[in-house]
Order: sequence, then C-alpha cells, then structure tokens
Amino acid sequence: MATPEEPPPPTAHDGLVDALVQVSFVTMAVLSKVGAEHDLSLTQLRVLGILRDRRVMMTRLADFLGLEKSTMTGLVDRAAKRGLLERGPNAHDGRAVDVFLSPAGAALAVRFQAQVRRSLSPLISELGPAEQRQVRTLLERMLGPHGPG
Amino acid sequence: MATPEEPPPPTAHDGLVDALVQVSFVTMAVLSKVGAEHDLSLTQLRVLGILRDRRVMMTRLADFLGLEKSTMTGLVDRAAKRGLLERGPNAHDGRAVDVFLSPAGAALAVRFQAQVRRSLSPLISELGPAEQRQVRTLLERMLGPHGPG
DNA sequence: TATTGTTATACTCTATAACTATA
DNA sequence: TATAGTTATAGAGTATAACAATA
Repeated sequence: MATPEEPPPPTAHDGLVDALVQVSFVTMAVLSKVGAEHDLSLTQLRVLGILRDRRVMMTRLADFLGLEKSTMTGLVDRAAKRGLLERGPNAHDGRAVDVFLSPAGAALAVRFQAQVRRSLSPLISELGPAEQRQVRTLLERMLGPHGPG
Repeated sequence: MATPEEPPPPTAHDGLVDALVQVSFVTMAVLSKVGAEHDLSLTQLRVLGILRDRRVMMTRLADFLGLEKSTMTGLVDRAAKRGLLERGPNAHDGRAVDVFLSPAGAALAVRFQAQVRRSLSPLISELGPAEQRQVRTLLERMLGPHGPG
C-alpha cells in the first residue's frame, strides 16, 4: 500500500552515494581553497586544465564546460586580462576565435596541479598503498569505458 | 641537480588524485544538474541538506558552509521568499536568528535526495555489489575518523 | 540561412565594510 | 566591548536575447 508520498525506498548502494557525495564535496573544497590562493575560481581552474594540452575555439571550450558561449566571453576576458591565456585566429574558420594558455598560464597550471596533489594527500593517506591502488582502480572503472584519458 | 622550476615529482598516488578529482567533478555535475531542475544552486542544496535535521542560527549555518554571514542573509532571503525555509527567534540569544526548513523545503529535500541517488546510479552500476561495498568502505575511511556521520 | 562570437541586461553568489541591536 | 545579523556596495559567474561577421 503505497501512500501518495512514498518514502524513498533505500537501495543497497545509498550508503555509497552518500560517501561519494561527501568525498566529492571535500575534494571540491580543497580545489576551491587551492584555487582561491591563486585567485582562481573552480571554473577558471577547469579552463586552465582543459587548455593545458589543447588550443580550442570558444564554442568548444563552452561545450567542455557545459556553459553558454556568452559566459565564455567574460571568463576568457578576465583570464586574458590577467595574462593567463590568449585569443588567436582559427586557421580554418574566420568566425572562430581560438583560446590557448600563455606561458604564465601554463606555469600556473603546473604549480596548481602539484599543490592540489599535496593538499589531497592527507585524505589519501588515510589508506594504505594497496587500498590506494584499489580505490583508484574502482574510481576509474566508475568513470566508465571512456577511461582515465 | 634541480633547476629553479623543479618538475613536480610524480608520487605513487598521483593517479588516484586524478581519478578522485574527475569523479568529484562528475558527481558535482550531477548534483548541479538535479539541483537546476528545481532551480537550486549547489549552495542552496547544501543549505537544505544541513537544515534537514537541524535548526541553527545564521552564524552557525555560515560556519557549516564556510561563508560570510552577510552572504547567508541573501541566501536565506531567497530561499525564504520561495517558501523553502523560515527564520525564527533563538530561545537563548536575543541577537540570533534561527533558520529551519519549512514543510515544503523538507519535502523538496527528500525528493532531491532520491533524485540524486537515481542520477548517480549509472556511475555506481559500473561496479559489482562486492566492489560497491569496497569503494564505500574505502571512501568512508578517507573521510576520516569523523566517520560517515 | 546557420554558426561564431560579442554585447546588453539581469540575477545569483560571494566578500568587505559600516551599521543596529543585543550580550 | 564583543557578537549576531542586516544593509550597501562591488565583482565574478551564469543565462537569455539581440547583434555583427563569416560560412
């Protein structure tokens, strides 16, 4: 007899979902904090990460981030004004604008990544070496067949 | 001989850090998306989550979220205007303002949680039951001695 | 005609500083 | 004097709609 307001049927993996969400919040908090030390928002961090090994047009960057192209204009404007990235012409399409990291931006991305690794170490060090390999494998599996590329 | 710009020495758990960050981004994207379907930002979601089983004063809410109290004013204003939560007097301090979920807010929180669980299922279903128990245990260990409370 | 990018506008989120009311 | 909360203000992040230039 289900009432109109059915209580959510707790499934076997509810506990996993909760742990996943909590760990994600902690991880994002670390990312935010390290980013803030460089005056970088999470979105700006993602931009640096995406451009790390790519030169892409505005629209593609917006697709990667799941944002509107008009949002990209402001995001790229601010990062460019700080000298972290640059705009340039696209070789194949006169309408398109390419975006790519400046040397300063690339250097910052490298420093940032190292800092994130250090900042997440305490979390990870709760586990032994074998367990670390385990979680890593399992997390990568969760990310799907696209794999850790 | 280390150069002034030392290349970051890759440690054993770098791969785990990367997987953790990626999984966290995916998880937050799911949270954002489900939240957006209810016109709720990640911060508003966290507010609902915190108030789920608590009545707290503004300052305490700000502490939980790591935000300034002035930020809370706007956040609570908007959520209250939508009827999701209410302000009330604090029994022990005439200066303080308590915040708590309205019935509508509590109902939304329940619906939201169920929806998040469904939305994260595909990710989790990449693993078998035994593996799910494993990750859960390991993630909870990473969250530290504070435990999954 | 469709697509790329920018501009204009508006709203949310966030912080700092100044203020009020209570402790 | 110190603390709780709000207001004022400013800037970043986001979206929608209208526009210019190119395809």
